[in-house]
Amino acid sequence: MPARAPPLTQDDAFAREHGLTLKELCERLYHRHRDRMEVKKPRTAVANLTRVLTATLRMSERHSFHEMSMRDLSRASGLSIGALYSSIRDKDTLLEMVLDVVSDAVDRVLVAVPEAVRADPRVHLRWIVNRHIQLTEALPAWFKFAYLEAKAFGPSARKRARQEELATERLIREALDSGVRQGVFKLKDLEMTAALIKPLLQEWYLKRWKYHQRGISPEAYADAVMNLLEGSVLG
Amino acid sequence: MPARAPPLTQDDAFAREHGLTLKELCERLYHRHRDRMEVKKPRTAVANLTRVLTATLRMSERHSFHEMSMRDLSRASGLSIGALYSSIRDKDTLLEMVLDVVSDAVDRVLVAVPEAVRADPRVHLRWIVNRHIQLTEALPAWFKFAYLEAKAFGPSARKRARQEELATERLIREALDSGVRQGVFKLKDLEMTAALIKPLLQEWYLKRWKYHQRGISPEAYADAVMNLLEGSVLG
DNA sequence: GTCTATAATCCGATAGAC
DNA sequence: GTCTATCGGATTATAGAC
Repeated sequence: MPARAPPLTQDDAFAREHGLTLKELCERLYHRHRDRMEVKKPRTAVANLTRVLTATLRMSERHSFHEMSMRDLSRASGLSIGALYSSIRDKDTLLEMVLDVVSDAVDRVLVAVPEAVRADPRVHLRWIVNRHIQLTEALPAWFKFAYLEAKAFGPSARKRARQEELATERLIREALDSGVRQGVFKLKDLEMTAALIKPLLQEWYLKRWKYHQRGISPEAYADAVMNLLEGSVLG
Repeated sequence: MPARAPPLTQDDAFAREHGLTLKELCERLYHRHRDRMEVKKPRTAVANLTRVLTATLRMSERHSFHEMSMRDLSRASGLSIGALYSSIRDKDTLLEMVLDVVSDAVDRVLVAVPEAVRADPRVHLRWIVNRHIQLTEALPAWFKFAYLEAKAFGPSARKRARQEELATERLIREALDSGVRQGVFKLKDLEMTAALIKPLLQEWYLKRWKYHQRGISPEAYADAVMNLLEGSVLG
């Protein structure tokens, strides 16, 4: 029984709330890269971009970015080679676009912490865990792509990926830190604890097949992570 | 200041104890694949294999397997194209060889649990964590390669990688299970806890740069993982 | 804007001299 | 066993017709 392939972008309430529907992602990509694209009419540019990126992510589930050729991409997207090159500048720009989507999504969902949330460290930590899992549940293929292809990026893109990794870790550390200062959390090593929480969140999109196979929902996964943390983090 | 590149294989006490030195790994590869190799003299076959695999892993740190050409590999290994093809059958066989080393290493280090260790669940869990980290510290590039390239494997190799993931998870689950049965561990969800421990162990070789940068030793990392687990696992 | 045809290059793998 | 030369095919990207 062939398992249904997971959707590349979940057009659910969370995605709509944060401007993460496939349409909105591609519209923002168009505005960012339009001066480098030959196709000028916004409607068709966005439509083509959507088809190309969908095909890219679909193929990236089984093949590395460098393994898939522009011919493959042309066939999978339904655009001719010519139209393909008019819609994205070249293969490197296509790679850059996927990374743009990921950074943009992190900015929108994780960076601005509401004051009411920040006030209570337990709520803050739970908020980060929930949001991270919801975010990567909304865009699983994009995050997995960015993670697995990172080593093949150019020097600047690789540096950018590392800094984003550290930035997310810092968000976690801030929540832990305020918990320790308020006497709610008890931790032996703040930095290490923050570092170890990160892979627990990344696991959700990196081993999607495992949790999908076991029928674990995003909510159940978030609960399990919090459960693991509560024992060692809460005083 | 350019960071010193991490060694591909650490020829330390642990590696020697378990037959994981680069020389021994390549000798076993030769015995497994010699009927498919044109070079017949063991000495030169092993020597060439060593150069090819070293070059492969070195390049794999920055480029995907499909991105590196046989010409790159020829240049990096110092062997001509002809000698290269005489030492490994073809590019697919080279990929297979790296995976062979990883499975073989897991078998040697993680599978056979001493009875004295198995008797005490706390010792057992700590044993798994320590050994996994020591193992991947001895062969970081091999494990990272197997993890990051897995999606580009053929169907059979990909299936094999998944089964090995689940097998390691099962080893963890067994330790947790006996702890629960003996009343030493208290867990809400055995399967989920085992699943969440895995990424904590994989983190060590996947984000090596981060912990190296911070001067975290394998022992310190293992302590931090155990510290995180003790709060939520121990009753 | 989209298409087909093609330029220029590089790929994995083999053949055959030494 | 190792080398160089080379095969047939695939690659990225562009040119120019429609």
